[in-house]
Amino acid sequence: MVKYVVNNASNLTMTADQLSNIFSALADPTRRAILARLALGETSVNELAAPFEMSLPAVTKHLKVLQRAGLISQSRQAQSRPCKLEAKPLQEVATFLAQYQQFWEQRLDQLDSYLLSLNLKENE
Amino acid sequence: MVKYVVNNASNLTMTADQLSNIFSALADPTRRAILARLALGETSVNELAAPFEMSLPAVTKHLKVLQRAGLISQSRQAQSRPCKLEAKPLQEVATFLAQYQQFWEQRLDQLDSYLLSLNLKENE
DNA sequence: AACATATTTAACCATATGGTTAAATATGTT
DNA sequence: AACATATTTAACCATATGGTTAAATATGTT
Repeated sequence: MVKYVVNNASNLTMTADQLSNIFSALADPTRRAILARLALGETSVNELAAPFEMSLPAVTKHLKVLQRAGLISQSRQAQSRPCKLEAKPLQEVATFLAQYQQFWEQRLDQLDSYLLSLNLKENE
Repeated sequence: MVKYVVNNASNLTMTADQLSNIFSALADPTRRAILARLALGETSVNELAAPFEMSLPAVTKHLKVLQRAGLISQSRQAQSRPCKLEAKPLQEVATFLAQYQQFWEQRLDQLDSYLLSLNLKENE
């Protein structure tokens, strides 16, 4: 009987694998909105927080989650800590998706040929 | 001051938006392993559970999460409830990623031209 | 009907997550 | 030095998540 080793972290405070961190980070709408803002360009925590009806510490926590996933980085500019979107984790998601791309493209193809067959019948 | 409405669910038991459900479902390595197995074809809960060192009810719960995200569907075949991978949510992830694809492709391009410039210098 | 097989549900538990307010820290300005 | 601005940390809280074991349910076989 084969057992998959699903997570190789050996210590008890299990550090989730990177892909899990990335997907967890993306699983929150506030964080996705923050990323969408950052796609427009680097900006401060205050400006990132402004649109949301939550406290600044809550936003800081979201940024920590995004940082743990490698999705953003922060620098220093006077008192401000501007945040920047980082591309690499998104590429990892793309790589993950690629495993399945064939699968769902195939299914689309099946749909295509089904629609095509309907079409052919119509024109008979 | 603009406030984003990040989640439009009005009742207190907030039903997270679909994209959040999908990313949450993908954020667990056991569930990603289950999806990987299902990419090979439909199979029973027992067979899905076999490789993991956890109880069957734990696997059932993971399947529930995958189902809530629309990533799998279950049918009935005698006592068995075979699971099948569903493509649509993965397409939604792809759509989400597409928003950023330009961003990270651009960054790769920048790396490319940097490497190219190094190359040119080398050949001077 | 009784038993077997496949799966789910219920009740429970420990830890993670996403929020809060109050206080602390880092940097810049007067 | 004192104050202002930007952000983070600490302590706390309610709910979600991912696991457990025991019992229930659905279907098939004898």
